[in-house]
Amino acid sequence: MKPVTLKEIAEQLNISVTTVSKALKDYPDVSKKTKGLVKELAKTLNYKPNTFAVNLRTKESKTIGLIIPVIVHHFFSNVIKGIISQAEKKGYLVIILQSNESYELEKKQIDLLLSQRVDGILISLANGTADFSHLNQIIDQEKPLVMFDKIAKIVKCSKVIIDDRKAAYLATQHLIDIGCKRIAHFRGALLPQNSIDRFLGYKKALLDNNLPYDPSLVYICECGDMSFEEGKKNAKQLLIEHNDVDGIFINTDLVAIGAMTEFNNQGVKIPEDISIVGFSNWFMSSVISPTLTTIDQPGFKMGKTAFKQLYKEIKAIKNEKPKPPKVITLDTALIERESTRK
Amino acid sequence: MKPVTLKEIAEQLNISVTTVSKALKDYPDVSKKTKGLVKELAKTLNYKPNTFAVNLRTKESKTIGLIIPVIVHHFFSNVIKGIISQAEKKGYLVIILQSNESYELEKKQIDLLLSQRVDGILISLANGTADFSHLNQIIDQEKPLVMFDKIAKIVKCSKVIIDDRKAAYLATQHLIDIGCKRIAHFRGALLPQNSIDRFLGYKKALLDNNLPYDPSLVYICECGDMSFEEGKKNAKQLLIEHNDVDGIFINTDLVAIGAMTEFNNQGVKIPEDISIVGFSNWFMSSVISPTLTTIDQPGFKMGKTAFKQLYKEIKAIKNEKPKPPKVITLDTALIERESTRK
DNA sequence: GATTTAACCGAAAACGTTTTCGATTCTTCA
DNA sequence: TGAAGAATCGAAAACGTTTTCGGTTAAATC
Repeated sequence: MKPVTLKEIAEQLNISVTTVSKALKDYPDVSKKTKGLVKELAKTLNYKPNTFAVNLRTKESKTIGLIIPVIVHHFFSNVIKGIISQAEKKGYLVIILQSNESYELEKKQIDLLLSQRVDGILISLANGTADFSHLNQIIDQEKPLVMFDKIAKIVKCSKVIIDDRKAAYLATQHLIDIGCKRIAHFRGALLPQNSIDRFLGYKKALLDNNLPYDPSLVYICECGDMSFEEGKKNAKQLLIEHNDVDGIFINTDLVAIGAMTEFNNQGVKIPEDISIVGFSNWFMSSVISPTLTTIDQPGFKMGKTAFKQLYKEIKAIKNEKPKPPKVITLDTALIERESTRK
Repeated sequence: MKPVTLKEIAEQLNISVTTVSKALKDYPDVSKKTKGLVKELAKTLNYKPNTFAVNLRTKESKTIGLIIPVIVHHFFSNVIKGIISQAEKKGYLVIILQSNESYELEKKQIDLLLSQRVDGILISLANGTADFSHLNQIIDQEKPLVMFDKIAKIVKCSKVIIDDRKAAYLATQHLIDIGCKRIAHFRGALLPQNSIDRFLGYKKALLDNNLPYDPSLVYICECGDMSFEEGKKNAKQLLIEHNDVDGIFINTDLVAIGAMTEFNNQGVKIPEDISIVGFSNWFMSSVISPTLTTIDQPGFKMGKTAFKQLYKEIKAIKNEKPKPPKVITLDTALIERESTRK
């Protein structure tokens, strides 16, 4: 059961491989008649071009790489869905790798993708990534690179993000608007830009409203696989250390849900005793009790947009007209639910 | 910035391409000295073998294809995670496609993967798949194929599943054990084997316990993107048509959660008025209120196992010792939670 | 010193495709 | 009728690697 090649079609029709190739690709210098014959035979023999050979010849694989910190994650799996849906439209395949929030793995995986010679790379950084030489390596090879969500400002490539700072400001302002006076923040890991920005948005909202910023009210969580547990842990800690807190802005919904679970267990009423705003709008947030106020983060759209940008850059480089990096900011919105409904 | 090739290394060292290639792959007929020189230069030049050429020569791509009905789905994203974690260990990359529960798309995607010449294919069938010629096409080409979760019994390939019938029996028996007398079932779509098996398990449990089987108590949902809504809709319908039902076994957690939401809205108490058992053990089920009794379905393990099996078959075919198909059944367990705690 | 053996290296073919460029045939028109 | 032009085709090189097999040199053996 050897796969059919151009050669076999050529031999059966007593013409050259060249002509067969050209006929199948509708070159103008092949007669209608031969084109017909070739295409017919190709169909009956179920000819499929050998991608390996095509890739070698054309130097492109119509494949892109995607590195993502975690897969089992409402936001990220929506991003994946957005990416592959868009990629499919353009005839691209997507190789997915999970960095597990590890810088070392991320580095290895980029090496892997580069040696695999994908046409471009999409990445959302691991929490642990502080050094960016592995990313610059991609750019040095003139391979398109687009970062999304968890980005590094310093790297010179296109980015698709939301305005985390503004969104966090909005979330915090909402807590203030409903009357919270002492607002805590469960922030993400220290390095990622988005958790920094969300923290800054929180802080700025406090100060703009003449509320004191108290660093001891800021709790850190890594937001890895253990997000839920971290939320519980931080909530427990908060109740011990600061029983006067009446609102919390939490870096991500899963952590918020962990915290809510702990509060429920301890009989702390939401939103009466403590109001909570999460981040990301996980589906779960709309079905738990009380439902969780949160910031909508458009994962599917972000994936789509990121691929579109990558695609443009792939085309641009192919035509030897590389484009300057572009930063695309998507809209977000506050979703008000029961956890802040006093 | 052309990528480095064997030829360039060869020229710089004044040796042949052959020797360079062999040196890098530690052939015994290359002297230690030249091996040293070659490897060193390869490293300083940052040589990466051109995968396109290697693939063409070796006829394998170290890449597998994965077709899955939906990505944004707790169970399936766990499967994906399992697959790529295991694939990475063996040096394989995974191309992921989403069939969107569409037979047509599934067919196209298989064509795509075959023409991409992946080394093997993993698939969980779409709800709409009733014809299997596209799957047999894979087998005819002697490409390893492993199905998981949503399988077709008739196709002669390896499968990784759980014992859906037994698990459903267990779930239903549990409802009976806690005293339910009139138990409804929200089943999945008509075609997929697993929803058939779960239905059969439900039915058998009823009959074994001398409870009448009433077809009007079986509601269908497609379990696609709208699972949650379908759960709500079916719950609403059930309340209208059968207000004597005191237990429901529901095909999947997301549908169950939709139903619970509807019951909550209508003031129907769970588990007092109606006890509910779901299926799959989505994370969500442990944080909603009341927490949902369900069947644990080991997605991560299923992914790992499916890849392992595929890998074995890839190796076997390579050594021209193809193995007969194997059906692997993974364990499940009933997770008792509040939705059945009377 | 001659012969065998081992150690080391390289030429060349092959994988299947794409594309350039030259060759051939067929039209067309003066 | 002859030449120019159009239409059609194919030879060959190229992409970068792997592997077979034969060749050369050096070491070992008698």
